[in-house]
Amino acid sequence: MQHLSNILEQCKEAGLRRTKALCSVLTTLLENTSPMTLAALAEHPNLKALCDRATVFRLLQKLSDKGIVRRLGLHERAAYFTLLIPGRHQDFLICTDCGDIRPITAPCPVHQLEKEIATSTGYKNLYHELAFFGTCNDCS
Amino acid sequence: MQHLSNILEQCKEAGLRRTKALCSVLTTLLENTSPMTLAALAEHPNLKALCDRATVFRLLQKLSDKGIVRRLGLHERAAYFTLLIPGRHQDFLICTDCGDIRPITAPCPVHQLEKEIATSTGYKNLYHELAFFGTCNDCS
DNA sequence: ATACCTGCAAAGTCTTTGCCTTAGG
DNA sequence: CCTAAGGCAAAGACTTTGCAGGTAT
Repeated sequence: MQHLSNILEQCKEAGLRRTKALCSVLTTLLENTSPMTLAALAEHPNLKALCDRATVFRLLQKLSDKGIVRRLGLHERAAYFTLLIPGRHQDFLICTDCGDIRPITAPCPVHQLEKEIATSTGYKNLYHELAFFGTCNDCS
Repeated sequence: MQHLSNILEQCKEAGLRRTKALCSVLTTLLENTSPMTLAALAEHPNLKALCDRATVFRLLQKLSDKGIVRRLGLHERAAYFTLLIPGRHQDFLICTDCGDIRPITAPCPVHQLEKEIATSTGYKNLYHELAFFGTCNDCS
């Protein structure tokens, strides 16, 4: 968990208090390389007995506002959340049948385009969300 | 409306009956180059008085199953729908403040990667969803 | 004629908020 | 102390479904 203290530091700078719930949310997100839903987080053994789902929700909201986690759409009804860590994969391969989500290890080819869009459109704080969908081997 | 008859033909082959609601849903999607939510479709003048939201919902469901429209996540709570027309843009630039969605005209740089993923993972029927997020000029 | 389509209304799923209590700094 | 955080419960937002009656083929 080399990163936890760094992230807690970020949180502190962002004005968040160091509560048990915050620490547990962060460690749980850190343990899971795939993004998690609010429900998955709230029901995780780390958090289940520790705090209410509303608390997790409000934490995720603040963490998103501060740029510490990112909220993803990923084509499902529920939102997914993942830590914004430099070097962590941001693109995903998703099975349209079983819903399995796995990060993609290949280098992402859209950063160049992202820069071009930033300059040509004037949009600020650009980032992207890229997901591939298909039927995985188990499902086909 | 050069495409409408083609799409209706596709629908016929897929076993859908040619109802007023179906025709209006298709023409409305054809008129809008940006994806639309279920709510936006159901409340569009073309459809508002013509049929119920549940009907639009069920049509979109069938059309998605048949591969005639695609359901998109796009980071919002509501799902977005767009016609699957060869040559139509599939990537988007979205303002995180006002929610404006615009198709991107630049050639998409991920098709090559998509093929590589298909061969290296064995996933079938691969497609992707790519969206850029940022703050548009009006909002910044 | 018959299988599919529709409207209406109700139920489901996931998110969001209000209010009052608890606790971090 | 003072203000942010948390628990509980209720309200919202959007989607999905059951059923009875209508309609395309």
